[in-house]
Amino acid sequence: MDKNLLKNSIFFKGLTEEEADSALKALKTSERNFSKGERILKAGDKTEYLGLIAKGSATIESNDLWGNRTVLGHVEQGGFFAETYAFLEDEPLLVDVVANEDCRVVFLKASELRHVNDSIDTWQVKLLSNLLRISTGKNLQLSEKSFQTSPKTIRGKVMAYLNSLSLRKGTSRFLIPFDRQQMADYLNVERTALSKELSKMQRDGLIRFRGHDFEVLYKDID
Amino acid sequence: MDKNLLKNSIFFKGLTEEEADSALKALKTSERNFSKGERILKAGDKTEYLGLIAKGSATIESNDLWGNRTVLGHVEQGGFFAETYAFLEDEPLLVDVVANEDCRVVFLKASELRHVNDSIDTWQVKLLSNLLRISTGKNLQLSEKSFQTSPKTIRGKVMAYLNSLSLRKGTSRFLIPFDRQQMADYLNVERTALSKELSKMQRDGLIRFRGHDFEVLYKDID
DNA sequence: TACGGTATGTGGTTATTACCACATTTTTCA
DNA sequence: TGAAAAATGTGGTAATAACCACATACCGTA
Repeated sequence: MDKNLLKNSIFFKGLTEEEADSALKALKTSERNFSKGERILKAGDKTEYLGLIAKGSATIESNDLWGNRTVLGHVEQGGFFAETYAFLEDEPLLVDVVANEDCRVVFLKASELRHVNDSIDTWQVKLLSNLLRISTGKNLQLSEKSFQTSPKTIRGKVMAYLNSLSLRKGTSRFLIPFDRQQMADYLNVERTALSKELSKMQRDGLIRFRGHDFEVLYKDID
Repeated sequence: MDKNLLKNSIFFKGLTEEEADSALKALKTSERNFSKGERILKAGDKTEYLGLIAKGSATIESNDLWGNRTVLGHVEQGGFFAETYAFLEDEPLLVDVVANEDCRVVFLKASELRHVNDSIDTWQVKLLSNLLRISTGKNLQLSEKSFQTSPKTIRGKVMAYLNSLSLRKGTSRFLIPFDRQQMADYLNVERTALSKELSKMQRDGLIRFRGHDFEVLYKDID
């Protein structure tokens, strides 16, 4: 296993070599590969493990009994998932985690951090702090998603989504991590309706796109 | 100020008396009253303070330039808010926090917990752990909101919302924390359309309601 | 209890979206 | 490279929600 990847991750940030080694030992890390489309974690399960996407990417989604899918988010290489469930006791997953492409995933037994006792090590404190940073970061992402899905028209949602991405990437042209179906399921709209609206927005000169490649065309202000 | 309220809160859970006293001193707590409708925190601001609703309740919302409001959530007595922004550095608030009724709010300088150094106290570790519990809890709430707003019809959203509340409260009859406008802004629908759909659902025998008092009428399965 | 203000509900119309069937384009891989 | 499969786009129609105007109910308080 690639220990350096782990040691350079945001979860291990600030740990000394010695601390990192102690942590690695205690967290009983394991590794597994998943192929595209495979389910990494499934809703209803409980987990004590924090996941790290060592290679590839994954989507966080929920699939109800009637086949409706909701995409909650997307985890890229170097990103973590299931931190909420790994830390909280007895919380069954509300979501599936699905490999968006072939993936290598590292699992870390973060349940070790659930309880603090009197003789806590410095590496535990640092991991706790880093985990809090990961969790609050996810919070911002979920809030953002809320704002992107709150407009009442498809056009409004698309603009909120693309503006937000453009802002984060610092450029008006960028690749989105979703295909059309995933994008629709993320924005809570129907795929073909989304396709139609995207075409219309392109005709109206608001955006340009081809596949995952999008460009926001900012209008001059009068 | 009511120190006991604080000491009994989930943020101080597990601290000894001595630890709690040290913590209280370091966190520079302050207190302020807000009257109904008043804005406790405003989007764009930065804050180092974690908020505790000592009395009353508040809504977390966002108001855009065109007067569209999105309600992200609701904080009851004993609940915390702004933990994300207090812990993360330089993150401007994406939301407003608004008093839903007359409120007493305690502010805690949680930015003290941002950085871990070598000589960290046990109370700091415990607060960190508790803050992580608060943050992951918020995460679950935000995920839940996503599921409640993802259905494509108003009826679907209302059912998802009420079922979720019913499950959490463990009873089919309960009070919702929102008025109609807030409920509409939470579910991302238009108020009068929501009113119409609620009436229709009542006629269809799915629910009963009056004001904030709702009852879900579970149908027999054939 | 009467008043004004606020909250909630209803009717009607238009705009938007979901849904279905299918065309077209792109990707995969034998 | 060519065939099959997957992804994306388009047209048409019915369902649904937004929007506006206004009626009714509810609430605090003078």
